[in-house]
Amino acid sequence: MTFSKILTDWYSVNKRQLPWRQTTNPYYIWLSEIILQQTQIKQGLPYYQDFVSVFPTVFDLANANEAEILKLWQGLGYYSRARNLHAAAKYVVEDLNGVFPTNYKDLLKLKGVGDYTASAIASICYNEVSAVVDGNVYRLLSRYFGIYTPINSSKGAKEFKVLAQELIDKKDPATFNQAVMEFGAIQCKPKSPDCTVCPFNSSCYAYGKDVISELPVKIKAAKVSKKYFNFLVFLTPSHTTILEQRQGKGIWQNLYQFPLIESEKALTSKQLQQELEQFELLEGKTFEVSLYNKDEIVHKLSHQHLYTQFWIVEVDANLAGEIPVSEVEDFPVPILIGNFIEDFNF
DNA sequence: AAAACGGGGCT
DNA sequence: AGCCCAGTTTT
Repeated sequence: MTFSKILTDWYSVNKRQLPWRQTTNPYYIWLSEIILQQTQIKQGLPYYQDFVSVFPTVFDLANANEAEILKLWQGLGYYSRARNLHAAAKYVVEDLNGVFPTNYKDLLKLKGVGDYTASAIASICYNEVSAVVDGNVYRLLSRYFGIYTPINSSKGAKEFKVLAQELIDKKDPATFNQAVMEFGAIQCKPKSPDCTVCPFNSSCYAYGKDVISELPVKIKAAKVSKKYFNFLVFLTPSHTTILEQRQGKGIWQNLYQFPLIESEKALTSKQLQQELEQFELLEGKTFEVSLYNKDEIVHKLSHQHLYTQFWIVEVDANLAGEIPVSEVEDFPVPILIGNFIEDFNF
């Protein structure tokens, strides 16, 4: 049996029932693929359902406000995906008359659609023979063929793409692509796969040499940095507070947060007090500060750890740009802020 | 080529 | 603590 045949036979028996497997409508496939980038199905599924429900067509998505889309995306992370989703929807509606590109090359022109996603959409929706290479594919192929090229190197990306393109079922690329990913997710798992029941075990390099845990090879990521975040939760007599939109380049772009003071290390009440003396917003006003969380909240991102303190700042007057506390929950915020809002319950 | 970009889950 | 996830974009 061919590699492809073994895989698709396994798939026909073991595949999960998922909503995006009931359609070949490119809007839904695209939506699911963007949501599932660097995201496990369990985490992405409820977001997919929400998006389909709130934005049933690409026109609905294109006509939405970015804040509305970010709010629905809240908690999923990698927020550039949501911003690019909106930009791509507008492009499809305004430049393509609402019709999605129908091939790999043109799909690549959509913001947020790279090699993997273009191949996924092109194969699933249009039966184009374009192999997907995601984390699952890297794992299966590196183990089965014994390939030690780092998967997160440009050499590795090319090598695995070529190999996958050789293996793909030219008659049914859609099924092959979904099968190889499902196989990686369920059978050829990262940790402790049960190779005794694997249909490839008689010819798998890694199983034969007992090097499953060594593959795939990955170049180590740089160490995570530490940052100290002090969020200022203002409260006025008229039950208002301040939220500001994050600008610029870094994390959480275009999301909202309480005014932030970043520091080299954890601030004491006295130090924060001093910082607030120079705060424009508070000029000539009386205020009182208290620390909300005694222990620092450590918010862990893939490349930095945020040591966070929330400071309650009670002010005796109104503030420029204030919003009613009842409206706080309407804004898209990082989950770190969202968890505080839920806990604090204004 | 390397770094940046989230948050959840598992070991 | 370290690794992984239906990756892409920016530097």
